[in-house]
Amino acid sequence: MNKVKTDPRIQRTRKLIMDSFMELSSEKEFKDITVKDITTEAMINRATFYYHFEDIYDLLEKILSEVLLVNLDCDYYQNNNLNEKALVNIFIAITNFQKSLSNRCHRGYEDTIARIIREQLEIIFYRMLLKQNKKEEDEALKITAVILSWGIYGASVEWRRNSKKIEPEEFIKSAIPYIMSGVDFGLA
Amino acid sequence: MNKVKTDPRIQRTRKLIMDSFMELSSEKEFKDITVKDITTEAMINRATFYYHFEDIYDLLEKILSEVLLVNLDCDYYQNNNLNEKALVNIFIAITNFQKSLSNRCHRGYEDTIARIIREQLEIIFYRMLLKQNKKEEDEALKITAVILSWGIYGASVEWRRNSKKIEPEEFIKSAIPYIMSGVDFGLA
DNA sequence: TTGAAAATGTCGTTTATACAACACATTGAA
DNA sequence: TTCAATGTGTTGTATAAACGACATTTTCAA
Repeated sequence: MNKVKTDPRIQRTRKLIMDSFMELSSEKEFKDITVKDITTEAMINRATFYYHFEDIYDLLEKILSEVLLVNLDCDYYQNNNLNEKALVNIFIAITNFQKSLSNRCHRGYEDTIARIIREQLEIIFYRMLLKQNKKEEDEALKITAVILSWGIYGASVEWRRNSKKIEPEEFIKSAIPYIMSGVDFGLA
Repeated sequence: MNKVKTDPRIQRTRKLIMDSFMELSSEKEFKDITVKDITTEAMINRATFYYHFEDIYDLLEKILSEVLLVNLDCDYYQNNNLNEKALVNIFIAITNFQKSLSNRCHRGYEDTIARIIREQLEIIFYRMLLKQNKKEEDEALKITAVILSWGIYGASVEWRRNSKKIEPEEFIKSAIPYIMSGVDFGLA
């Protein structure tokens, strides 16, 4: 998609930092991880960290976004319509993502993670809506994306709360008819 | 020993290059490995390779030296005398090293490898001899180191030629009395 | 044998990283 | 409280690495 030629040094260093953070995450909680810890693990200078990330929260955000995007298979959604199949896939991706997160220790940062997931969802929904609608309705599309992102994320929270008794696919499918008609309505 | 603070970038890059070379070595022969192959595998610029090594032979030499030195447990020999035990250990290290090499494909470069091993041996023997003798005999010590290095290396070749029927330890021990008296003689 | 493609080795310029030093905030124990 | 230790975020300077270009050399198929 993007013809970006990022400096290999940047790719390498970002990967080093992210991998080190993931490694540390599996050892201790987020609140106990310092920038020094990360840079020591990554064998880079501390100042270099700040060259790439604003602070440790910025790093967390970017890592989560990236991991989530991998789960969401970005390309797929950028080229497809927002239909039942897409919604189901997205929901499954989110629940998978949350399963993989629950292994790592991010206690106390659920809110941050929630916000990041929701923001990513919003972006994806908005893109898909833009593709199949006129640009004049821009504001309406944005709002629709917001509502959908909150809604779908909320559903994943509810699914977790129910101790994951039902499979994600089944869980979301039961609600989709209502969502879809809402979407149709919103887009006139 | 050395209080060297090498720039971490240098350590990283050297390791990247060496690891990439090792990786490629297990895939194809030395003669088919180009500098471009290595730098591509290491994800560094080709010019950077020449910043660290003169050419691909220089890399080979340094890698072999390093691997050999690890096998030889440098520190140990730098702090001990050249006695039967040391000679046996060194011989075992060499045969171990050669076993590990035979897995990788360095066909056609046995001569180079042989020279590198012998040169390393010479350095080690010379250091050990220096430690237990007067400096006035410098030239004599150098020559002794040369003879010992060729001799021990030759023994390892002979050991390989004999299809490795005997254990290295046993093999070298049978000859040590003659070597040691030779050493004693040489050092008056 | 020849000529095109690939590999080698070098150079100058730009950019990313190392490092030390700094002011400031937070923490925790005396 | 106070003070010492630890973490944060920034800055200036030195240096390693990226990159593109170049002249040679090597390779190898036509």
